[in-house]
Amino acid sequence: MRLVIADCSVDYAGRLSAHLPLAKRLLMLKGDGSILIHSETGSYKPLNWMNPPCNFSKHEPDEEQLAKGVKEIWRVSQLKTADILWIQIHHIHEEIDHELGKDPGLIKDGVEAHLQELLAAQIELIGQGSKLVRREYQTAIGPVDILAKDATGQSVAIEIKRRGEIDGVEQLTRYLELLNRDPALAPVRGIFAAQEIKPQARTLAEDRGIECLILDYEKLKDASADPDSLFW
Amino acid sequence: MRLVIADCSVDYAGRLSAHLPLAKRLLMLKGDGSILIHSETGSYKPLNWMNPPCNFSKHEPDEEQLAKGVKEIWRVSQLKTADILWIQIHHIHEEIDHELGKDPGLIKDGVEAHLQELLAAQIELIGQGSKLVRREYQTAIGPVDILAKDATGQSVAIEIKRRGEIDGVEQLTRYLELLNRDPALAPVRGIFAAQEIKPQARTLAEDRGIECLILDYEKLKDASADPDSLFW
DNA sequence: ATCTTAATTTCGGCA
DNA sequence: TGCCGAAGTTAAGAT
Repeated sequence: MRLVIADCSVDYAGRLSAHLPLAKRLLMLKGDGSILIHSETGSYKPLNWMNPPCNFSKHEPDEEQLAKGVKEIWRVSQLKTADILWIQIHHIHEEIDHELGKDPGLIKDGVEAHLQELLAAQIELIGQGSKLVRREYQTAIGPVDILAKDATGQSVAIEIKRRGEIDGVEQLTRYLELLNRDPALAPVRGIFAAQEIKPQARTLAEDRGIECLILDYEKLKDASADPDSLFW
Repeated sequence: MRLVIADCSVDYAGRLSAHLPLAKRLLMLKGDGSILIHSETGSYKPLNWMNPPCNFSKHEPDEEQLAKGVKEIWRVSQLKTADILWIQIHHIHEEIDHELGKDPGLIKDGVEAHLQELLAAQIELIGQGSKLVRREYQTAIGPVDILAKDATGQSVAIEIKRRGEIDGVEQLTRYLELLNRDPALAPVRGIFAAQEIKPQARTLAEDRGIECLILDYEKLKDASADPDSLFW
C-alpha cells in the first residue's frame, strides 16, 4: 500500500461526473490497484475512489497544466466499466510504501441471521404452544424469515430485523398478502420482530394488524446457552 | 491526519460485535477524531472504523496482554452511541502526521435530480402530446417526482430512480393510491422511470399496472443540449 | 434535530 | 455469475 500526501485536483467520469478542486489530501493506493482519496473529515467514505480491478498510469502535464503548477498526472481507469479518474498532482508532501499482506478479515457476531436462529430455537416466545414450520420459507417474492404455527394451528409469518423500520413492515405486508392467497395457510398472522422498533414502524404495523415483538439479543443468547430455560 | 502502519488486533462492540485478528494494517486517524482501519484489499469500506464524534485514549496493556506482545492499547469510543473500538498495537512500522486543512468538497453531476430535470424538459418521452404538470408534486405522504398529463388528458405520476428496485415501485404505488382518491385527478397512470430496472421491480410494477421506462442519461443530456432534437 | 431518500453505495448469500 | 436484500450502511436534503 502506497500512501501519498499531496496537493491535488481530481476529475471523475463514470456513472456520474465529479470534480475535486485543488487541496491537500491523502491518496491511498492499495495493493489490488484500487485508489481512495481522503480528506481530514467525513467518515469512512472517501471523497473519490476507484474500485479494483483498475489500471494506473502516469502522464506528463501539457503546457497549460504546467503553467497551473501541475507536476504529474495520474490516470486510473476501471477495467470493466471504463470509469476514469484523472488526478492532477501539484505537490507531493510525503510518500510512504508498505506491504501489508493478506488480511485475515473481520469476524462478525450479532446480526440478523443470528437473531433468526435464536428466535427459531425459542419459537414459543411468540406464544406458548407455537411450533416452527421452517426458517426462510420460500414464496414467489422471496423468503419469509420464519413461518410458524401457533397453539390454535393458525399460520404465523415472522419478519426479523435488527432495527425495525417502515421498510420491514412493507416487506412483511407483501409476504402476508401472498401467503393469505394460499387457502392451505390463510388466514396468516404477522409478527414484526426486532431488537428495536421505530415508533412509525410500530404504528404502521399495528394499523395493519401486525403484532410487534421486541427481541432482547442477550436474553435470547443466554436462553439458548442454558438448556433449562427452554422450558417455562 | 495521522497515518500509522502497525501490527494490530481490533475488537468492536456496538450495534454488533466484531473482531480483527492480529495483522499488519493501516490506521487512519482523521482530524475530526474518527478512525479507519484499512487493509491491502477491499474497496472503500474499511475493515473497521469509528465515526466522529469520538473519544481517543491510550492505555497500558496488562500482564497477559504484554505476554502476547501488546505494546499499546487504544480505546476509541463514540460519544453518542457508546460504541467502543479497542485496538491492540503490537508493533508500529511507521507513522506520519499531516494537517490537510478543510476540503472544498466534491462537485457532482449526473445524479437522480438531473434525470428528473431532463425528463421534465423532455416529457414527450412518456408519449407524444404529453404535458408536464409539475415536478415534485406535493402529496400528503411526500412529493411525486413528476406529475404530467398525457395526450388524452389523463394524469400520469412518474417516479424516477437511477436504479429501479422494489422499494421504488412501492413508493410509486403509495402515491398512486393517494392520487387516485382525488376525483380531479383519478384515474392516474403510473410510470416507473430509471436508468436500470431490476427484473423483480419490473415484474411487481407491471403486475400493478405500472409502466416501466428506461432512461438513458447521455441521450437525455444530448437531447437537451440540441434544441432540434426536442421535435421529432 | 429528526426523518426521508439516494448512493460511483458496498457486502454477503443463494440460485 | 448474477440477482436480491442487508448494512455498525453513509450522506444529503427536507420537514
